Amino acid sequence: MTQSSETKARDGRGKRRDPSIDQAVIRSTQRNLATHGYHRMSVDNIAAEAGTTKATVYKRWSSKADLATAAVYAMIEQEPPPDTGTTFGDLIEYLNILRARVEENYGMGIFGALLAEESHTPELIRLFRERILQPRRLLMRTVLERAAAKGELKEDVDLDDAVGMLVGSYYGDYIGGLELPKDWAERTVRVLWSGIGR
Amino acid sequence: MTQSSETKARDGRGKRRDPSIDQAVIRSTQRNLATHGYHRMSVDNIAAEAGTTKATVYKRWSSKADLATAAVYAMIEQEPPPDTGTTFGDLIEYLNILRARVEENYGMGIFGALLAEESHTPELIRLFRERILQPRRLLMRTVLERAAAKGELKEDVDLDDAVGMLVGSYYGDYIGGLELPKDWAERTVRVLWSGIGR
Amino acid sequence: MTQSSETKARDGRGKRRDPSIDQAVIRSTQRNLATHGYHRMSVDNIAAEAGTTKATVYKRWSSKADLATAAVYAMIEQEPPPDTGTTFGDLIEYLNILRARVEENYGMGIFGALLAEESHTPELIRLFRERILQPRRLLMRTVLERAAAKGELKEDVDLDDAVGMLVGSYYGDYIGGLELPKDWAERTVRVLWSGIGR
Amino acid sequence: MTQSSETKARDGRGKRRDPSIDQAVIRSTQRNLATHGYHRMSVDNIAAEAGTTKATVYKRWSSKADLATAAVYAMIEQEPPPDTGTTFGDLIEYLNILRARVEENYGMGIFGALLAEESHTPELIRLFRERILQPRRLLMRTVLERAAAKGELKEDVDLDDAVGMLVGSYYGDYIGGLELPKDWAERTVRVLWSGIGR
DNA sequence: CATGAATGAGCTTTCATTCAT
DNA sequence: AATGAATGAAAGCTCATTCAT
Repeated sequence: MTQSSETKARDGRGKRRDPSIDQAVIRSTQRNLATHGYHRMSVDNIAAEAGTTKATVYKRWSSKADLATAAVYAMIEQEPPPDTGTTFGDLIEYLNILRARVEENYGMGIFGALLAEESHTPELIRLFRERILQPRRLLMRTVLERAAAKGELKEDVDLDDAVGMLVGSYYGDYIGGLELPKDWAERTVRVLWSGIGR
Repeated sequence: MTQSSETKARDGRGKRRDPSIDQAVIRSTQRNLATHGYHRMSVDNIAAEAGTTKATVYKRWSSKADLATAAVYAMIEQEPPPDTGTTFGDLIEYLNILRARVEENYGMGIFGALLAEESHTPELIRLFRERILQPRRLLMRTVLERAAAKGELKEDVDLDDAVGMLVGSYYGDYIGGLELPKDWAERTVRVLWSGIGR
Repeated sequence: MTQSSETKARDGRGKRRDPSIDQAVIRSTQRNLATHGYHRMSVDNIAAEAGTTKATVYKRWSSKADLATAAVYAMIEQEPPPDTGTTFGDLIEYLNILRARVEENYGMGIFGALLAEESHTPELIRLFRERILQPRRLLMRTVLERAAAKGELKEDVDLDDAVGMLVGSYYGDYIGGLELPKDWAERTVRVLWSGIGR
Repeated sequence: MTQSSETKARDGRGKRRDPSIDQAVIRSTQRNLATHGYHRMSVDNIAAEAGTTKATVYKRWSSKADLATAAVYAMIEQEPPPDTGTTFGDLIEYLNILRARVEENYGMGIFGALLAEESHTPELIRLFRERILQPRRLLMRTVLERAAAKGELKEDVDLDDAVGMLVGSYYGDYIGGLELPKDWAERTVRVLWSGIGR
């Protein structure tokens, strides 16, 4: 798929490919994807922003779609599971991490871009789910599994349901355009933990 | 902003504009917005799909952005609060309605389109939140308020937090690309109601 | 295939399409095809030469290939069979006409362009043969058929073989880059008529 | 014009250039010229096909035009005159050879390419005529001269006229897109030999 | 009012050619 | 000498928007 320097064999002959260009281009692509969307982002702009030219970009990635794919592919999130000592604390910690990750990555602009592009380039959103969203869920699930193993959870709770409510709570609020308070994570975990019914 | 038929069609002088064209164009715009995204949707296609021409569209809406805005504006969701007899039932019912509304409106494609367009035309997503997302939350909140009045809820529960978890649960699962089971709404409500902690 | 004004239905509504543009574009295309070849000819240049813009050209012909096809299609040659009174004279007359036609149509540049493009857009040369080359052969054959009917020809002569030698003689000399003398047609016919063997 | 190995490889100092590359590049160029035309053939493709790189090609030929020129230059046809015992037989034999040469060299694609390129790089077609077409005519003329010396031909026949009809017959049929029968050469020679008039 | 034509700007992609190793 | 990278200049095509009928 991608043919960037990572996959291109080099044996010392010829001019070296400047690896900083790869990075700069990928970053610029991510930013453009998030802030302008796939269609509005132009290879020309990306190249200029990365200090190179269109043709050079095309030398490394075969098409605009390939470039975007590489940009999404490079987004992988690898986070160690939080370990604060208590399940409650871990859940809060990770919700805050999730929130920080989203905010430092141009909000959900990229997701919007990919969603809007789904009918035309479905590969993009598939990759995004695989590289970003699934790992996030998995991490949260890991925390809950540890809690279950320690007997802290109710017997019949489906962990994935619970994960869905925690991360979904964030995405839902984001989509709704809500401003989250400082203690949002804590309040959210508390609600889920104790339930709302009397 | 918009100068569509709503503002113009009121005065009775001169040849009336065909209101069916207005409707057809708006609908086509909504569909194109959802399935192709803002940038990929072309005024030409929309006009053709609505059985008219570009210039006619421009006579009614001053620009592509104006047209899109009108399309989003026309999306308002007005649903009576569910009334199944029990709070539990009402919550499930409304989650299922929410799910149905999303599914029958081209998934969340339109949201993606607007999100991707946020930096360029922020008005669009603002409107969408106001006309679609806020009413959904409000409805869910109404149900919870009734329950609180009947004393069915814990004292210290913040209703908006709870609303966020219920609707967010759906959006989060959608974003994650999950296939939801038939009894998804029921399970979700049950988890929130009782909590997960022992 | 072509969607130029010839095939587009008009019912009086809307702005009239300027028909002179069609003509100017087609002519410019023929000239560019002949002098620069298919690949080197650019829609931009053609449009400019015809006093219009690329987009207008694309409104009338859906692609560069479609435009080239239309240009070739418009080349049809319709010539009445010559009638000088004698078969000998008719043959000479038509060879001279053939020569004139080629010379006034940018030599064989167009044929070269189409031949070079054969692997990529075979339709073009097919059309050229059908609209230009076959009619030429047919006309020459008509002359020979009249001669045969009058009993002027040897019994066993295959008329198509003879046609091939006459028109081929011109094409072959052209390809070879020869400068043809004034009396070329006469000499050619004479050789074919009497043969070379003693 | 060309600075290919023919002019450079003679001095014995320094590291020798690999002559097999020269050959491979020239051959690939000929093939690309014939099948894709001058403009569509890319130096990159040619280099790749020859197992080397663009820059290496540019080291040997100063430009694309220079390369193409060298490729045409290398095309010379050197055929001994046929010798079947009879003039009739020799003519037939050589027509069949001509036909075979054309067919085994990608038809007349290369001629089309050069013709299409005439206005831009006239040198190419000039060379082609000199190296390929003239030798073919000359060979045919040689056969006819022998016949004339043996007194087999009519007194007043211009040999070049006759040559033009024989080779032109082939080119003309090719251009016209005709499928030639097995005995085409024989029939053609017979017509020319005896003439068509009674 | 409604229609169809015209256009200017922009975008993706390709390629001959030059550089640096 | 040979390789691979970098680049500037097109070219095909699309589209929002404006005109003319």
